[in-house]
Amino acid sequence: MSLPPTSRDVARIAGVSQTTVSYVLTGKGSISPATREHVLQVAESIGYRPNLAARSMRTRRSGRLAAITGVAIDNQMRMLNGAAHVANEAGYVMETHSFDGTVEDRTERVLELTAGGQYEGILTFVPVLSAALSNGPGTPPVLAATAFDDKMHSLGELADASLLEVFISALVAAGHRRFAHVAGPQDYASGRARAETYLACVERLGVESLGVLGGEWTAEAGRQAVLALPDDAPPVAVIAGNDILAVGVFRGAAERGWSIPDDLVVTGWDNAEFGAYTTPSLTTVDVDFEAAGRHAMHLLVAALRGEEPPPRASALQRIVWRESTGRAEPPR
Amino acid sequence: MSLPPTSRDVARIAGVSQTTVSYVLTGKGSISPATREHVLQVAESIGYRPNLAARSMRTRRSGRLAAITGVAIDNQMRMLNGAAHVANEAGYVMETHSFDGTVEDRTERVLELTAGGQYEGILTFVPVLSAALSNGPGTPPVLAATAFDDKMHSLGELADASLLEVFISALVAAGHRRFAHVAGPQDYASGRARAETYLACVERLGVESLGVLGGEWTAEAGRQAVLALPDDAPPVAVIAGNDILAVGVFRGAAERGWSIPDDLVVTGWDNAEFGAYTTPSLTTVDVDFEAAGRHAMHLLVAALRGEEPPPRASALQRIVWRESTGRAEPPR
DNA sequence: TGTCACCAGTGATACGTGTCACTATGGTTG
DNA sequence: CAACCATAGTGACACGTATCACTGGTGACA
Repeated sequence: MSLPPTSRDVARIAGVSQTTVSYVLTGKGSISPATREHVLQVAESIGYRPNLAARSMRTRRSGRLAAITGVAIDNQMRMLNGAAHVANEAGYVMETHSFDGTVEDRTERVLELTAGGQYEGILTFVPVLSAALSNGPGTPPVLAATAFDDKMHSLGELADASLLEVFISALVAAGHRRFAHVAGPQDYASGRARAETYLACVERLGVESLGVLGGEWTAEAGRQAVLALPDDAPPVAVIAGNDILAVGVFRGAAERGWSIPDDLVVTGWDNAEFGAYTTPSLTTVDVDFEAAGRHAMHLLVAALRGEEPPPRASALQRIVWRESTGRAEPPR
Repeated sequence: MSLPPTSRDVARIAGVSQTTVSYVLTGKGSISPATREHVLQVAESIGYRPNLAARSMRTRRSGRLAAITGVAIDNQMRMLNGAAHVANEAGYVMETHSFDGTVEDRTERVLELTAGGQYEGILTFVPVLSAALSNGPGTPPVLAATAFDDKMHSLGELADASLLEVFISALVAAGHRRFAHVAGPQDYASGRARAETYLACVERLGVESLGVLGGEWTAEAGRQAVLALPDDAPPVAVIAGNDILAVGVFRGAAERGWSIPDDLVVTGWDNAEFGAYTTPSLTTVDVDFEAAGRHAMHLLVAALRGEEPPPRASALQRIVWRESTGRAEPPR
């Protein structure tokens, strides 16, 4: 097992200097087409690939961006894909680091990443302390792509719960007077925003609320929430924090013999694939996670280039009316 | 904006040589406790962190492993987390690269990764051509955590479709005589293995088969498969390639007025969370993706250390009988 | 013909680290 | 006292690349 070929090997075989090889590969110097072609051919023939560590050391540019994510959340994959796409377009390689543990643990690991000198920018999709965002001398910028606390930097598109008002308004217009919210965890910005919007909205419209139930992003929490409703709850409109909670609501309703949408109407959030195929199909909010990921990475790239940040992407969210809300339609 | 401190800066301030700083940090030379303490304190005070690119260039060891993944597949996040955990335990940092495009594209990018000299090992969860696995001189090992073609290296736990025989046998024992398979894409090892096992099994048991339908991991494909069945198909047992296909089958059945499990019995695969909460709930195969990810990374780490690969993890898969198969139970 | 500009390519150097070979010092042993 | 050894630390160098400063050659133009 020999060592991988270097640019010097290419130079020696091609009969030119290592400098020439470097200029050919970076396309920077002035090199004649004939020489360029020849060098490229030699490089190809011996399977030469630049050593990126050496290149990075020399240029102080790694061409690499880091994306920080946490435990398994399906939607994050889509965001990551969107972000990776933009990064590639901008000439960067994006790598994903999955950090578990407490906020402090994650913050420490992000700091290690910034100081390691391997990344030109870092985008985090999970909460970190603001200490990780205040960049020291010579450290790469760290951008948080999710809102999580008032004290922390945020973008916030994904936590926007304004469409929940549209749900409730449309259902009220369709005659519904009694509501319940099956919420996600309140330490998630999105879960908290939806619960707060729900409470403000039922208050403002003066309709009855059976309270905020749930508290986890699980189907079982949705099921339990329905099982906990009083027997005379129907007809009631159940606003679920996301689609997996909603499918639990479906199950709970079936167990109690309640029909959807006659006894219960149900809304979800996220537009998970299965929601379009349940019976009844699930009214929900389509969230363009990929676009959100793209937008976040656009912000990071703009920051790296010192450009003006692109305008906030609009219409990341869109209501999809389906059978679980009966004939309730959006106001026209 | 000044440059980040180097080991020379630490040495200068501490009044020692750069060599001494290096020995302190790597713990290799013979350094007196007093000097060691002093150097560490200086390094801490000026916020020194080793430049990993330079270290990697010198040692030819990066301490980094790459995991290759594709588009959004929920289960991959779990596998990645399992793999990352094992990598960290073994003293490595695992980074995830998400590669889209054709198999050729992915293969090319994997080759770039191997040749870049930044990774000591690569684990891919998506199909690549065997060209990426045959490592050249000095390139890191590439391990495919999924079987996809006879010509390619494979692990294959996840592609194990033997439990599909249990499904069919149990359903035959319960009186079913007519079957259909709604398959996943055949360039996925798991999709192909399930289709092949299905065909072999109906052949062996001498039961009627309405064929292999589907071809994508989407709910719509499942729905279309049911819509394509002949009117006199029921009673029929539908073996779906995974849970999202199965939920499409549910929908298709509802649209045709077929009842589950009376007219159709349905099985899925993967034990997605929603499957336990649909009505009827979905019989499926629980797959321990996290354990699969751990096992795959164990294999890579063992290969890197030149150790014997660990024994194949057992019981990664387990059938979960639910309502969609009626009273069909496993043979005792 | 002399001068200037430009092209194609080269030599040398620096990036920050780890490690080999070496030195100075002090202590132990015969 | 001489010989030897372990300890603590240093100087020099190499890893592979990009880039600055430079050279020799060629053609254009006055």
